[in-house]
Amino acid sequence: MKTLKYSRQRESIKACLMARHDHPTADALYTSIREEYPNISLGTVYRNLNLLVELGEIQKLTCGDGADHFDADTSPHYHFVCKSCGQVSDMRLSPMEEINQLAQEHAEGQVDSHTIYFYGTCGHCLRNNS
Amino acid sequence: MKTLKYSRQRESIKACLMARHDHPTADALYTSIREEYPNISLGTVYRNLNLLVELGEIQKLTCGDGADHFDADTSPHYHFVCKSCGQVSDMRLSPMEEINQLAQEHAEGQVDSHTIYFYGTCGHCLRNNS
DNA sequence: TTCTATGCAAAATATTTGCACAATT
DNA sequence: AATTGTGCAAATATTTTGCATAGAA
Repeated sequence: MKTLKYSRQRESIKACLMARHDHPTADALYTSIREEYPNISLGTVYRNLNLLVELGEIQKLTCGDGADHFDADTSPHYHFVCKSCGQVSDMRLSPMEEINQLAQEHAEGQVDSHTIYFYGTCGHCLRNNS
Repeated sequence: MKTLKYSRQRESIKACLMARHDHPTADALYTSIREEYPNISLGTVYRNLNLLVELGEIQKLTCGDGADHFDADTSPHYHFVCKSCGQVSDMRLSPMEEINQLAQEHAEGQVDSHTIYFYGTCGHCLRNNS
């Protein structure tokens, strides 16, 4: 059986993710963490992010821009993705648990969960661009 | 200005995608198409899939399993992803256009669209696995 | 001491792209 | 003839992994 041992790198990764309200990619987080731990490797960041996801302590977001993003908030909520700047942000929209049941009625299998991504242009880009 | 020229490879890619009910990855589609065009290259498949997405003739699905999937059905609909076998299938669930408005009320930017992925275990895996 | 975690580099995946040549208009 | 598309291979981008060593229990 495999036990979990403490590592300050893992603590730092989780602390850093909790402190940010954007939803950084592994590489963006790696850049942040190097300020405190200049020798940390990208592999370690990936390994710990995956571990934290498995432990249910953080969440992985796949919003379609190529790289996965990470979110320290594991409570059910939805995300907004700006098609102009790529920024990923939280939506203040109450979780619609009932749509799992709705989906279940039309499904042959077992529906456990769902994700929703909203796409559009963020306030900042609306003002500055086009 | 760039004009679009006919190519039988592109026709074959679109025809092949329309004929399938699963939602293949670029590589899976490449394997299918090689039966008819053994010399087609994976790069050509990617180039044409991206082109067809830009033209709005097909849709790209990013369901979180690493590779993008493609869907010839561009009408608004949702997808189910089996966490056991990875199969991606269409949901028979009427599109909830109203949730864009709902999201808009809580957003600082402009909300244009949304995607929903349901996750769980498909009927086939429920019967065979664990 | 006994595992687990790390750093590093190489490998594995997925996707894009430069270029010479082929196909379309 | 002019321009776009293709095949091939190399390049990118993202993520994973093998291995020797460092760190935790």
